[in-house]
Amino acid sequence: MPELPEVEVTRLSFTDRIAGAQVCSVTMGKPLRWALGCDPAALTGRRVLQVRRRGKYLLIDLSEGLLLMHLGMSGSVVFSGHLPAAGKHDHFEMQTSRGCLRLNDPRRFGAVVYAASESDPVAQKLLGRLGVEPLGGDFSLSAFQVALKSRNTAIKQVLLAGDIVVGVGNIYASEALFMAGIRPTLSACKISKPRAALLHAAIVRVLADAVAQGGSTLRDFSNAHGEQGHFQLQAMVYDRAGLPCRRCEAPVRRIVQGQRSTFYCAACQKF
DNA sequence: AGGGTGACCTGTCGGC
DNA sequence: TGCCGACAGGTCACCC
Repeated sequence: MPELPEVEVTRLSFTDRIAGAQVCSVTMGKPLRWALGCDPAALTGRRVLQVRRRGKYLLIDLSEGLLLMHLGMSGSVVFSGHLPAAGKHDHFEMQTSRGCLRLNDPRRFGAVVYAASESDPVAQKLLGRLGVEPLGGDFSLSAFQVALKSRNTAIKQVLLAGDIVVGVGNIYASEALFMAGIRPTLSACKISKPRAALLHAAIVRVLADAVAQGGSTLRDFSNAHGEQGHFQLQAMVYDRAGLPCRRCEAPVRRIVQGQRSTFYCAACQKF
């Protein structure tokens, strides 16, 4: 479920409430993608300072060290003063003085990893290769145009790779390419500078819109209050194979790139 | 180094 | 009803 907007919506929904809390206990369920990397009991007594985001990672700053949380494909977070007993897919739980933070992740592609600091090799292994933040001030158009020129791969897959710009996953890659009128199969290095400028703007707009809509809830995403997102209702092409394009009525096409579905309108996306 | 592929894991849905 | 394959929001280790 989680691309940048869902992760950001999650962060916004609990960072203010958990900030300042003291960790009472940490409990792990089944193994996630990576081990926590420390004794859960060692976290007891530390304070939660704030929750930041880098790409699709939540960074939970503690008074000493930090937790890097990734939601994988199916993860979601709840934070509440009163939660029912942990279920079979609850694999991380942190009791604090202000409530309980819980990660539910049926597929367990997600992870929670402890690092002593953001520059710690443990953290750098996960964060070190990430591209720029699309919603920060660092997402430079000219650098984006230059970076695309160095890649001889379909633009859809370049966006998903996340090493040029982070946070664009399978939904928003299709949506941004639609918005920019670019064929998802076009090699990144063949995109003209003006088209790349349209794509740059489309990425920012689609991600910001999605955050404003509370993210996309395809099956089960919800923020830390349990509220669902609504962006999926305004998706132009994602998950609309065979349905009429919302702009021109031509049927939306579905293709497979890198074993992932891509949706596009052949009439609206000709470049 | 960039690009392609399989792997990880569980649940759901459609077809027969 | 049951079984089976396809598919699902991500990313990494591994080949060439």
